[in-house]
Amino acid sequence: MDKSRALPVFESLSSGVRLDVYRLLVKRGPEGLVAGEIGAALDVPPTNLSFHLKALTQAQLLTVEQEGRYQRYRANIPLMLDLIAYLTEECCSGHPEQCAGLPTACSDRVLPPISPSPVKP
Amino acid sequence: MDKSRALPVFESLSSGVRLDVYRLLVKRGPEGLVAGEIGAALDVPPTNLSFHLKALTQAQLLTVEQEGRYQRYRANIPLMLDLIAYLTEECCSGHPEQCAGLPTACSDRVLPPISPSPVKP
DNA sequence: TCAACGATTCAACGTATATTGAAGTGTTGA
DNA sequence: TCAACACTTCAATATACGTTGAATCGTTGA
Repeated sequence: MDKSRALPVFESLSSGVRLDVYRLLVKRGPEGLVAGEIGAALDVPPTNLSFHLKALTQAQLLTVEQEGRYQRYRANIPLMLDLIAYLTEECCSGHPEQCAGLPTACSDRVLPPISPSPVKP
Repeated sequence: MDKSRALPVFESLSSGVRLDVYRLLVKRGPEGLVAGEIGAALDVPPTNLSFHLKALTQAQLLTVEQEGRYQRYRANIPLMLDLIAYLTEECCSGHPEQCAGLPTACSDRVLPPISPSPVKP
């Protein structure tokens, strides 16, 4: 995870529609949803939804798979976990004991090692 | 954590400058930095930096404390952890065993309970 | 008291983003 | 074969965001 990978993720989730889409797909899990189902669930017109789905997919927050005339989307959950690790990896310059002064931070919330996310070529 | 609280966080971190500022302050830990130090470290002019600091603070990603004529900024790390919990809390509709199909997701990455972040009145 | 300083606010500009309807691409099933 | 369907791409518009210099506010120290 680096800045050029993290920025598009935040840009993607800074839209209300896209945040709704991502959270909906997180709930669905491996099953995912096809575009039409997403649009129906969130009441977003097809043109606009396609715009946002493209943004999410380019940020690698979603994966797409063609199923006949449908497009099935799934959430890339590991990317999200990579992201939070990226943001806290150098917390307190590697001295998390300093976080005692903070409410509850990196010191008692150490994330386990991250496995790499799938990357589309 | 709800949508109206999460959206400003993502909006804030969708700017390269603001992402740099936040990560810099995460590294500094409880010590934080005053505005001038941040500007010098990241080579951002005062006017522009103030604009971004305001956005980050309004999203509650930073806290500010006045020190004489200086303004000391600190990262609100717990908010970030609340956020990732918000995004994954309903992962696979509460059936994380379904995540077996995904690379590595909520099933083996359950976050511990979150303590509430400090909220400015 | 008041000039120097740190930081923010204001006004203005250029650019990027969100949304929509019309048109296009690929797939299905009769 | 071809019309219906699911979805995307394109073009156009309205809006929001990022950056900058000038002006302003509050604090300090002589």
